[in-house]
Amino acid sequence: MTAPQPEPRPAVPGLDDVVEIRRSMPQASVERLPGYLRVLTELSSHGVTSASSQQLAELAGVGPAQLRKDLSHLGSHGRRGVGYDVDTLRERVQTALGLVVELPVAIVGAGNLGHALANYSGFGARGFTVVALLDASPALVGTEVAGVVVEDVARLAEVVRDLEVAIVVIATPGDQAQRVCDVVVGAGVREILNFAPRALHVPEGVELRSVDLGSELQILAFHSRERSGRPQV
Amino acid sequence: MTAPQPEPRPAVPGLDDVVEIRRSMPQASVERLPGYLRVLTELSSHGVTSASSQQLAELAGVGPAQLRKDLSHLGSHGRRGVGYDVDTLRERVQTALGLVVELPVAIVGAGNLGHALANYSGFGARGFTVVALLDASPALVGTEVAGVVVEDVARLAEVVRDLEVAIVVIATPGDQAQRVCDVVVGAGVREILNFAPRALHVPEGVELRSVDLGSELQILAFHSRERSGRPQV
DNA sequence: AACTGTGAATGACTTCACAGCC
DNA sequence: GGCTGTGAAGTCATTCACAGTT
Repeated sequence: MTAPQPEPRPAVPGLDDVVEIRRSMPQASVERLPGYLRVLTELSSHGVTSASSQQLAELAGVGPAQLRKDLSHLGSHGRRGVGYDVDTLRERVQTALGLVVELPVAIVGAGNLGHALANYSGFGARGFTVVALLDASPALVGTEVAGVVVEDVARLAEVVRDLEVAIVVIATPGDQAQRVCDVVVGAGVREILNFAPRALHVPEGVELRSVDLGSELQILAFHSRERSGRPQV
Repeated sequence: MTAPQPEPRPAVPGLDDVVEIRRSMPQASVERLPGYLRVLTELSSHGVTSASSQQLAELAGVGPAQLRKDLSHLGSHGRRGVGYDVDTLRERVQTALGLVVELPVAIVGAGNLGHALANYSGFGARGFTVVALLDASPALVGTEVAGVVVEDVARLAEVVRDLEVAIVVIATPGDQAQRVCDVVVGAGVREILNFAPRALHVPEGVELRSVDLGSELQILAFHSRERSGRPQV
């Protein structure tokens, strides 16, 4: 569940390739930051002010060396011999993740999943606001879900621009996903989260993440079989 | 969203380490198989009988070389100069994923998400049957959702054993997830899909995959900021 | 001529192990 | 003594490029 595109991150064609200013973080590290943030927020809310990489790693479910290296990409924020200041680090990670302001999210597809996502309280608690919910079904358009009136998907581009949507969640049936995706990209959105069971194609520069519930179960099924079944053919 | 455990797959301590019998597939390849299966099923239903790695890869959103290498782990099934037989390959991938029989799935947590998952039609279509739905709330226990009566979560171990559940989906609030997980593992289940926003700990030999909606959005937010925001600090 | 299957090359990520600091 | 930050080593994954097959 990741960007499935075979885009081999193009080398920077900059003039001055001597000085590498882009101190970019490895994708794998980025994907662990939300986990660290969760742990730090939890500790903070319990009044814990300091923690070692050992402790944080245990809670986040990773190795201590990995956590330290991940955090080192954000700069030095721990104190040798002591550990990390929980609140300072939390704020640092939060900033790195761009969660200083609430980001407006639109959900396309108000079926089972879209409905559940709109009601999911975790969004608000984690820095996002669902500002729009859209669907193609006339029966749903106009109804209110989670405090938001469902709009016609035909108004998608308009809504995205008017509300300055930063991230679009696609929760439509598979056969409509690519069409919706194209409209969304056309409207200028560059962060898309796809729940439809299809591989979507996006132009370079657009970040796409896909989560497919069926696939997750199938991956588990593979391991289940690997154990009890015969060792392939 | 992957197994977050820092378990460094222990080297086989076998007596005869000369002959490596375990021709196991790389985890990364396993994670792409469901995508290939989806593409093959779709082509098959459209009456397409043959396809090249080029075509399949395009549809699956990966590179052709990667697809060929992934498939090579299942043995040779393509024909040089020609391509792959869609139906043969589909069956082969399906078998590798252990989808020869319908696998019984239990969902713990009948809130927004659990509800949506139970109603998600994709499960049945992909080789799984939701045989049980459990919740802690007395208001929900006894009600019927998606043709299944909601059971009390206290009966979890019992239900898992009686119905021979192969995979458990955890869709509870975060603070109950680890407790539920422990019970599930205790009941003998070795494949768990977690949607609760927590890092769960499982003993070796249990396969755990975690999907956290909030984290997915935060990862997108990181890239959003990377673009428009200042280049860190 | 077209296309697969795969060793070899490259690249990415993780873990180790230890110097440096508190 | 305890713990971070990080180069170096090790592991795993992707891509290349071509020999082999139809």
